[in-house]
This record gives sequence, C-alpha cells and structure tokens, in this order.
Amino acid sequence: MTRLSSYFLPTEREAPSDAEAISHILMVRAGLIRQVGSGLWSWLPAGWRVHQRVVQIVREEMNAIGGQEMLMPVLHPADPWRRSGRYAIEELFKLKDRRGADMVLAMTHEEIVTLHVASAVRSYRDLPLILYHFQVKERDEPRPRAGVLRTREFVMKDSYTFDRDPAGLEAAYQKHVVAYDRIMDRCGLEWYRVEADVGMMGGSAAHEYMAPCQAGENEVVLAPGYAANLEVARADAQPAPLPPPLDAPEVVETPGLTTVEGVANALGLASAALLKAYPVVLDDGAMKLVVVRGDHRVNEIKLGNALGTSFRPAHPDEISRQLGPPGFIGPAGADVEVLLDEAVDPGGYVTGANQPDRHLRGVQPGRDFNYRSLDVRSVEPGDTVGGSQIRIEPAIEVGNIFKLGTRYSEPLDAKYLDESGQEQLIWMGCYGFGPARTAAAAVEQYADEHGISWPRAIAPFDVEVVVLGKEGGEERAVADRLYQELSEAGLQTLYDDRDAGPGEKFADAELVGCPLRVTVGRRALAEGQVEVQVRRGREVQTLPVDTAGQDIPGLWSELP
RNA sequence: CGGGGAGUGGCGCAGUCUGGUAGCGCACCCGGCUGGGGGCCGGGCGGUCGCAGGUUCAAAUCCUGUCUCCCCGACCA
Repeated sequence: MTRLSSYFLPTEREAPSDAEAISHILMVRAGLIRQVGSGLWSWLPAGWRVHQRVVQIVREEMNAIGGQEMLMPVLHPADPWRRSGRYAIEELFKLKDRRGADMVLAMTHEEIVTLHVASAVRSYRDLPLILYHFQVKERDEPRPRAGVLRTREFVMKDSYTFDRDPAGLEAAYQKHVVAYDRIMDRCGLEWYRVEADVGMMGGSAAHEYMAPCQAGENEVVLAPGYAANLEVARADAQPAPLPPPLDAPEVVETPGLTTVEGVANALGLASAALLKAYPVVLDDGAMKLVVVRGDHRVNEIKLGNALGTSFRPAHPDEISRQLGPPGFIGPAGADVEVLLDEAVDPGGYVTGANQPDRHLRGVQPGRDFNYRSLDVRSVEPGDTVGGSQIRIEPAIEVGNIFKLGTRYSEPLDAKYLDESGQEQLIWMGCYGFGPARTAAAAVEQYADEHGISWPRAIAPFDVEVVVLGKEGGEERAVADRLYQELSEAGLQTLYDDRDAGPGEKFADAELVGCPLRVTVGRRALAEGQVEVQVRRGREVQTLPVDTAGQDIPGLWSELP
C-alpha cells in the first residue's frame, strides 16, 4: 500500500545546481537519492526499491549457477591486507581501533573470503565453490562524480569462485558469463560484454559488462563480432598516405618544430607520414624507444601489458643524454631498443634526426633501424575490425568478471589435497556487479525531457495511479478501487492520492518514471474509461473502468 | 595531485566590486477559489549569510586562516 500522500518521495522541480550527468540530476529530482557528502549517497525509499529490484535479479541469477549467498564484514583487521600486499593501496581506507590496532574498510573481499576457504577447505572433494554476498564497499576515490556513478561507498555483489585447477576456473568463469548476460538482459539495459585489461594483478582474463551512455567513464570499441574496452582494443589502422620512397634518408631542417603537427605542416605531409617517438624507462632502468605513427597515440595500458612490466616516460635529461634533443628524437641511429607499433606499415617516414632542429625523411623501418614489433597504440575512429569500421562509445562499467588464478590463494595459503595427497593451490575468480550503477545506467539510457523511464524489471513501482478531482468525488472512489485491484493482481502500485493539481501529478509521475501511468479523471470516466499512458513513448490508450484491473497487468507484462 | 568554480531559509538564485543589520522565485503552513499538464487570491512560518579570527562606530560585503562541495584533467589492483 503506497499512497503518495504519505510516502517519502521528495521530488524537486529544479536540478541541483552542481549536477551535470542526467542520472545525477534526475535521480535527485525524482526523490530517489540524496547526497550526504562527496561520493556518499543515501537511497530514499523509491530509489532503494530500484536498487533492491536489481539486487533480487542478481541474487536469482547467482543462485541459478550454484552461488551461495553469505555476508562478510566491511571492517577488517589490516593483517590479511598486508599478507595479500594490498595494504599499500591508496584508495584503501585505513583506521585504528581503540587499542590502536590497524584496521581497514574493505574495498572488496578477496582476502577475507579466501581466508575462510583456506581454513575450511581441506580436500578436492570440497571444491568447487561459488560464494557471494551483497556488501558495502569503501574506496577513497580521488574524484567521486556524477551522483551514484562513482562513489566512495557503494553496495556491490561480489562473488568468488574456488576451483582445483585452471579448467575448473574456466568453467566457473563461463557460468558467470551466463549469469551476467541474463542479469543484464533482465534489467532491461543496453549492454556489451567487452574484453578488459587484466591489469598488473596477473590475472589471465577479464571481461567488463558495459552499459553505453553519455555519462560513461569508459570507452568501448565496437564492431560486428567485436567488443573491447578502449584500454585493450586492437584494430586495423587506415593506411598512411606516404610519399614515394627514397634510396636513403635525407636530412631536412626543421628549426623549432617539435610537434608532429608542426613538422607535417612544414613539409606538406599528413601526420600519418611521420613517426612519433616516445622514450620510456622500464622498472629495471632500461630505456626503450616506443615508436608509433604520427597520427596515432601510445596506449600505456597496452604498452605495459606488452612489456610485461611497468614503466614511466623518460625524463627530458635522460632523453638528451641517451638519444638527442627532446622534440627531435627518432629511431634511426638510436642507441636503445626500438619498439615499433604494428600499425606502422613498410615505407619511408619522417622522423626526428636526434640532432637539434633536424628531422630525417625517407626513414624505412628495417632498413634504417632495427625494431621489435608490438601492438601498443590506441585504436581510433576510422580503424576497422574484420573490414568493418569501429564505433567508439562512452559506457558505464556495471559489472566485471576476472580470472584471479592463484593471486590470493598463494599469499593467503588457500590449498587443498588432491587425490594423490599432494597439496595444491586453489584457483580463484572474482566477479563484481554494481546495482547502483545499473540503476543510474538505466536512467541515462532511457530518460527523456520529462524524466526517467525505467525498464519494467527495475522500476520503483510497476504502475502509478493518478487520481484527478476532489477528495470524496467519484474519481476517488474509482481510483481507490483500481489501486486495490492492481495491488491484488500482483502489481507494485504507487497511488498519487495527493490533493494537488493535475499538472503537478503528471509531471511528477513522468519524472519518477514508472512504466505505466493510469489516470482516473472525470473526462474519461464519463465514458466509463480510464487512461493508461505507457511512460516510454508516452502513448495513451483508454480502457474500460470495469476491466482495467484485469487488463493492466497484461499490458504491463508486454512492456520492455 | 594539477586547473577552474561555488558555499546566503528545503530547492534555485540576487545582494559582495562601492560596509549601514538580508531579499526574490518555487516549496511549506492557514483560509478561500480552481480542478486534464507544475493554476489563482489573501495571510503567514522559516536564514548565527560554511566555520574561526581580524579590521571598523558598523561586516553577507574588506583582510587572514580553515572546512566543505562541484566541474575538467590525472588516478582508479
């Protein structure tokens, strides 16, 4: 029984002045969320209903693949985090208890769940396991933003799988693919499963579930049969327009021209006819010269993955000492290993001459310098995959699945005995899902100029009954009865029984965005009808009063 | 962390430059009218102007410090 006259749904006519993202503006205006501090949000009753609906869908799908729900605390002793090596993470909230013991607020639960499994699992007979919980995560984000899109505290479903070997992990991973695909479909979002960076954590595979929308912080690269995070995407570059080859490199004077654009303009060439040199220093102190086409950009994540180690850009003095004047360096004659991007086709290019105010033209990879070939560039609009042009779209990451391997079982000593009595490390996977981001993504994807338009599976209410006319009038009696009938038919119904004008009620209903709005007013009632508006598209139809209670549930079940 | 911006009733804002004891719209409360797209009339409630010092006869306004929030970028195990 939810009557708006006594329900805490504080809608606002105006957007918060500091909000930019659509989901931020609308979720606040619709009375779903309220800010407490930077990156800290309360969920008001209607907003929490949305959150809980997403949670329930996730729970059902996790249970369907054999997940076992549990609950672990948010406050942890620091020790397990020291053992796993994650205590140093800057985002980790650290505090002390009254005795001065170091504590942390959990950003995820690998350490704790692994310890439980380590202490309870003895035998291969105890595996596999899928454990999960819904729990608050705490992260001291450098920059929270856009309402509930990026917060310092949020509820996450995190599941962890424990298997005896890589094949078992693969099976657990595939189960999560199935569950997550279904979750995304059921929530009514547009989504992509994309290849993702496995990071420096040494995992072997990762995918992200992305909901495309304007406020997204990630970029996904799409082509028929292909979807990847821009961080790791590979594609074929458009060919570079190159001048005719030269028999040998020639020096050209380029005084003061230290940018690709400047040199290209001065020589009347396209940027793609130049090579860009990017000196980096690896962990072991070795300098490498990364070379990409002039119109391309080095992708530091791909570069790090290709190198298998972390690195930093070389300092200007290091460049001067080992290569030449910054702005005029190039691979020809360089005294460090050259890592040439795969998108550099054979041909003669303009490069830095490693001398002040000079470039070389007609430099050919292989002939004029030796190199190792790697894919280290960011893909760009115009690139193709399998002959089709790629699209690059912003998206919100709402879920991720990740093969951890033995990253945690090793430091935390999670082992089992196999059939031959040998101790073996447990193979783990971890899988996150954010209900808050799912809700925000749905707002972003389907909002129109009137407000939110929820997918029916995650709307705060299935249907909103709006009654027009005075207290005690016939409209009220009909609406009261309809509200009763819809509730009994199993629809979660919000009843706008406030003493307010029609304009205000319609505006609020469309702002809050329940998939159906039923209007009981004098005009249609005179014909024995009520009006039903489908929120998405705002089309209105009329139904006979007498059968509306039976017809509306069917209508609702047809909605997206 | 770098750059930019903002803190004045619940929300959105003006007032600050040029100091004189706080105002507008919406919301809210009371009464009446109205009743199909945020309606009208009348009467009200509500603010130590983020905080702390200082200057001054007098500070929302000037000075110093500090806290908080937002946006862009960097970062995001």
